[in-house]
Amino acid sequence: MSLHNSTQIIEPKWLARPSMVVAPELLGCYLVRQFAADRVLRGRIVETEAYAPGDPACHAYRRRTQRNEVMFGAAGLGYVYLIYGIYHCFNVVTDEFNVPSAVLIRAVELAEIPDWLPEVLPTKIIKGKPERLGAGPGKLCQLLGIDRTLNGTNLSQPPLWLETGEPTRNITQTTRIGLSQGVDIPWRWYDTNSQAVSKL
DNA sequence: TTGCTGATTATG
DNA sequence: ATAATCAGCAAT
Repeated sequence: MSLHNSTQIIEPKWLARPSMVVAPELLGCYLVRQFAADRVLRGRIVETEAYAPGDPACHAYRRRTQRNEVMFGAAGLGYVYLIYGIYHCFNVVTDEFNVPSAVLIRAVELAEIPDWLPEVLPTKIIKGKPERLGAGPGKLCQLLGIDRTLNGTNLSQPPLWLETGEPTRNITQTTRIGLSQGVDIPWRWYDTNSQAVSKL
């Protein structure tokens, strides 16, 4: 356990605000994954994107479907989907019930790299610079063992939850990545000083 | 039922 | 630049 560890679990109520308000505030907070009783991985959130109603890039823009169902749920749920048939993306559901809204977590930096990491992850995933292990929405899901079995789970309890952290000093706001619709909406935020942020 | 596309990533 | 790989979605 860390000595200077005054973090608190983030309550759903704090997340029950518009995604473009929550997204920048989530920078510096922790996404925490528990693999076993004494095996917890803590990722500091360094890059986020907001998706909201009326936003053409939002999965729920057209209509409610089986995939986007949890985006309509209460704030504080996890929305996990498969992308390109290969990777998973992890979102925090935000705003009021029935308002399809979420924050995509695009990058985390591990607070600490435990020696048991190779025991819970394929070696394929542990290669490269340590600070870039969670650099990218697909990579962070691999790192934290997030897949669709965690879709719709409550993010204020194990095995996956959010904790408060130190506020991020330097934040850059710009446009989102990998989209064909809503490309001009500046709903991406990242820690200007982080080594794990997606390239422009 | 078919065909295309996508909130990605590693590799050539 | 491109393959890997599959679910959602629209059109057939």
